[in-house]
Amino acid sequence: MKFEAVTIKDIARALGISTSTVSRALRDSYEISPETKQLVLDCAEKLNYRPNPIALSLKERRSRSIGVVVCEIANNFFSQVINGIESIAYDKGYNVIISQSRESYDREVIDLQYLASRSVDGLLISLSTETNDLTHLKALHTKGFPIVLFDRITEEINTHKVIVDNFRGGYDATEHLIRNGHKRIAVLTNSEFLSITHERVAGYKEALLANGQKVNEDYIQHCFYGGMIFEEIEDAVNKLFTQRNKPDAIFATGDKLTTGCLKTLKRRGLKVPDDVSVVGFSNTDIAELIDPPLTVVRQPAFEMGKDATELLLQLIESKRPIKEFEKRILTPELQIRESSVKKMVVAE
Amino acid sequence: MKFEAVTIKDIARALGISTSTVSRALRDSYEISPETKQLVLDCAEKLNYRPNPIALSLKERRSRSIGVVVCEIANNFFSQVINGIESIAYDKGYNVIISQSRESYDREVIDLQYLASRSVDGLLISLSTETNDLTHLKALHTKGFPIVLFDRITEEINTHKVIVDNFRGGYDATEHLIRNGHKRIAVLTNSEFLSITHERVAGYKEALLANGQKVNEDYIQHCFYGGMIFEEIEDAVNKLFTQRNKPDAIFATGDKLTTGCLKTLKRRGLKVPDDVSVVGFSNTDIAELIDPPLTVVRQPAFEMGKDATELLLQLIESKRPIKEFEKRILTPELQIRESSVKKMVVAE
DNA sequence: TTTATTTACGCAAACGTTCCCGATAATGAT
DNA sequence: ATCATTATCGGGAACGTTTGCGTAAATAAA
Repeated sequence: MKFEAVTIKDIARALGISTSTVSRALRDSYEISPETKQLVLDCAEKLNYRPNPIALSLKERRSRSIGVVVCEIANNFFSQVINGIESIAYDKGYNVIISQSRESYDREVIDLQYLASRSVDGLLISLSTETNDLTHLKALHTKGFPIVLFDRITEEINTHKVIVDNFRGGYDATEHLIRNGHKRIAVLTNSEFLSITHERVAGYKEALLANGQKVNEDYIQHCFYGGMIFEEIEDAVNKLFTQRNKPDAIFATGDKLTTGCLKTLKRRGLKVPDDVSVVGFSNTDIAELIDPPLTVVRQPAFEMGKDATELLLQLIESKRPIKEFEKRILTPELQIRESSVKKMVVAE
Repeated sequence: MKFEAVTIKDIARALGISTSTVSRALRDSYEISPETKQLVLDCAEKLNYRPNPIALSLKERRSRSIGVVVCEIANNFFSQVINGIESIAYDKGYNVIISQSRESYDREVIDLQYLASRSVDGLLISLSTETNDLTHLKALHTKGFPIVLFDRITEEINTHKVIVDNFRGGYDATEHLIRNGHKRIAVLTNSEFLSITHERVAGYKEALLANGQKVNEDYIQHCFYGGMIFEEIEDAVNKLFTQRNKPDAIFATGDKLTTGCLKTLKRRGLKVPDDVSVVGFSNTDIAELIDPPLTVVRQPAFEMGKDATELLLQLIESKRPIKEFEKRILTPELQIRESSVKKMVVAE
């Protein structure tokens, strides 16, 4: 099934004039007489003419579209980021093409290549949890391809970046747990390749040390697949609770990690917060509906998407190469609910 | 910032041969000698040649991309549908462009026009809750533009459709509530424009009648904006509970409606299921974590995305116009948890 | 009236590809 | 040695659009 579109030629033929005249008339060029313009406009309207963006892209060597690579969209944080991205892109007439890496390095490479070959004008990317080697990104970047990193970034690439103050998020979450009397705080986190892992865990460690607690490496559990595989989280949580000194609190540094952790605890029959407290990095909008209402570090996801897109479009539309890059650091918010506050402590 | 790509011309120039030879060599044409082919292939590899899909699109008058319009992606059901869509599209080399109507008719019209003008080869759409007038879709459809409707469909357009057995979903949910002793079951649903509203409410009504209960129109609350505005849900729920005969159960027919309903009940201090039971249409993956664990009608969302995409690609790639259309009806699953089962009833 | 300027339009190239149609040279058949 | 056939390649049009350049007619300036 093909579906024939009206072209500028059809208008030209119908009016017995040249295509260049039609083109200029449609673009409201000063070289075209008002009468001809009106004629063309009327005819275009009548034939329901729509400019062919593909032809335009070919001509202008730009597609007016940007690519987005995230691990998955079925994730509150990322879908909110995407909303932010779209809000800006939409206004500026850019199209957004979303790709999911599913936390796989291989898929990320393929996605990137696909997007670049689809002639997107720029790229917004949050790295997959598997990603360690960055040659695929560097290759594009050194060619002058506009890229903005967000959320899971890397310092190996010198470009605009938008992140949240992950250190602070980790610090605040941990300090909050400490203040509520927890002495054995574990952390459930992503692969060690990820910037967010380092930063959040660093905040966690610093909060421990600043409050006179020791860092126990056995309390730090990494999930290589970042929670894409439930069993991985389950194993990690189980490992925490088969130790001699079981944790009295868990700080989960990601959306999937948090929900996966809660599920595992529930299945093990552990009560939150009585047996173990939980604080999670999460942008779920039903934190208050969870049993118990979940204390979360919430990220300004929409804002992050907006900022990243603004920076990217700035990169794309700049005439001369940009050499000075910006790193925007947004502030996360600790939303305290019951999952991190033991009943007795509440009554202090 | 522009970024210069290697073209077929560059290869031709480097090798001192014509572009047609290069093109044919790359396509492994029989007319090209093995030596030349190897030369071209090596050169393409060396220069890191990537075919320009835009040029190809212009030539072949197809973009190898499909458009998807949903109300929003930050919704478990739709993000799962999209995963299904991508799984098929990816395999077949199609690109997926996602647009969000945000339940707005105006945005849906704009999105549609945008996608069509972006030269997508076909369209997958689930109608917005505001959509009543279908001229925008019909216009495209009568032009021969391949469209597949899913989830929120309309009978006004004769094409492939993929839905869930919404009647059955509504029936099963309601019957389950009745079996658990509920006598005053209310339903919180979307706008009356939506097919899913009719079907689910019809199932609800039928279950009532089949079990000797009367349909009370005061128990049927429509949310015009489908839950995009929390206050709307809040109002609807409040309206239910300011009646003389307060409901003892609520059946919410959508994801947002369900969570919004739960939030409102919680804020009103109503206990689920003791004060009121709840069953929701939802694809959330944390139904078990909600307080209380939520009974849901779960839809095979991934499957729906896959099926719809298969049908669309079939439409797109068919040589001759298709006149016989299919309507696939998938089966929803009632997952029973505690939110719909009163404690006493449990002990039966 | 002649020349210079403006107005209003058309021609054709270009963007990167594919592919139809030749064209040349080498091979085979006679 | 002549003709038909094959193998291998190039020229150029086409997809839909924009745009630099050219040019005819109309107007203004001399």
